[in-house]
Amino acid sequence: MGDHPLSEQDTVALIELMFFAYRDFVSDPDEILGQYGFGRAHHRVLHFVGRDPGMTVQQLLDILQITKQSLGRVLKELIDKGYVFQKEGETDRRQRLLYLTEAGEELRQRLMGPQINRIRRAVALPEGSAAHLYRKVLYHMVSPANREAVRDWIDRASLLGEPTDGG
Amino acid sequence: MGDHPLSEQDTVALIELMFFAYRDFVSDPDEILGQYGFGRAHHRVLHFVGRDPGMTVQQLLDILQITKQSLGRVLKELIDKGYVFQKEGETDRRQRLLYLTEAGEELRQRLMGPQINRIRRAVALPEGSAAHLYRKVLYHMVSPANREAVRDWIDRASLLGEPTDGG
DNA sequence: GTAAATATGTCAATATGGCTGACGTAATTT
DNA sequence: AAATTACGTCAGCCATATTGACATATTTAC
Repeated sequence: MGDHPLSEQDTVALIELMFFAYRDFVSDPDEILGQYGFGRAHHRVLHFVGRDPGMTVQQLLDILQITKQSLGRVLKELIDKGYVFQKEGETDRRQRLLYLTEAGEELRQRLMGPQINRIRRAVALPEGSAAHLYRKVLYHMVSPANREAVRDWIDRASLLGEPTDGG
Repeated sequence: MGDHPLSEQDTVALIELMFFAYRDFVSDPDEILGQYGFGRAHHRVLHFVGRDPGMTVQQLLDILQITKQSLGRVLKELIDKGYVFQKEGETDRRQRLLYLTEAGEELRQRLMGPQINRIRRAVALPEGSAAHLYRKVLYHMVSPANREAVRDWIDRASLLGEPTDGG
C-alpha cells in the first residue's frame, strides 16, 4: 500500500499546485504589507521573531537561510519603525536578542490571520484527516539535510507557541 | 468528522511548513538554473510552455500573473539562447505562439526531475492515500477567485500532459 | 593576558524579478 | 474607417537577494 510511486501526471499536477498555492498563500499578507511599506522579507522576520522571542540574529539567519547583509536592511527598517527591538544578551553580551514590540505582535497577528483562515478552509475537507497527512507531506518536501532543523523548529515553536489558555 | 477547525498551533505549523517546503522545493531547480544564467522566472516559462506548446503570450501572462514587461525580458533571453521559439498564429496572425526547442524541452525535464523525485518521496508515506488529499488541500489553498483558472489549467494540462505510452 | 574565534553591524557593488507608464505596430473586429 | 486586441519595447523604479571587505565588541582558548 502506498508503495508504488505517483504517476508522472499526478506528480506534475502537484508541482504546479505547489506553485499556484504558494502564489496565493502569500498574496493576502503581501497586500497588508504594502500598506506599511514592507515586503515578504519583513513578514518572515516578524513571524519567526514573534514565534521565538529572544532569538539571536544568527538563529534567525539559520532559519531564513539568507545572508547577514540581506537581513540587515530589513531588520533595521523593522527596528526603525518600531516593530522589533533588540536587547543585549545577558549571558553573552555580544548577542542582540530579538523581540517584537506590541505593534510588531499586532502586525504579525494581522498578517497571520488570512493565512490561518486559508489553511483551515483548505484542510476542512470531507476526508477529515487531511491535516496530518498534509503536514507529513510538507515535512518530507523539506530537504533531508534541513529536516532536523525544521523538526527542531516546529517542535520548539509548538512548545513556545501561542500561549495556551492556561498560560 | 473534519468539521472542527484545526487548532491554532497545528495551523501555524502548517504555515511554517509551507515556507520551509517551498524554500527547499525550488532549491534544486535554482541550482541548475544558475549554470545557465537563468532564474526562477525562466523556469516557470519553460515549464508552462512545455506543458502547453503553442500557448499564446497572453495565456502565459494569465497563468503567471505578472506583467507583460516582466515576462518580456525573461522570454527574450530564453528565445535568444535558443530554448524557446515563437510561431505566428495561423488563424490570428497577431499571436506569437510559444514553443520549446529541443534544448528547451531537455532543460525543462532536467529542472523537473528533482522536483518529481522530491514529491514522490514526500507522498510515499505509509498512509498511502496522501497524494489525493494533498492535492485537494493544495487546490483549496488557491484563492477561490483563481480556482476555476487553476482547475482549468490542471485539467487541460492533464490532457495535453506528457504523451502517454499510446502516443 | 594575549590571541583567536564569535556575534553583530555596515559599506559597496551587483543581479534578479517584479512594477508602472508610455508608446508603437500589426492585425482583427466592429 | 475606427476601435480594439496581441504583442513588443523603452525607461525608470523598487524589493530582495548576492559576494566581498572591513569594524567592533565580547567571549573563549591557550
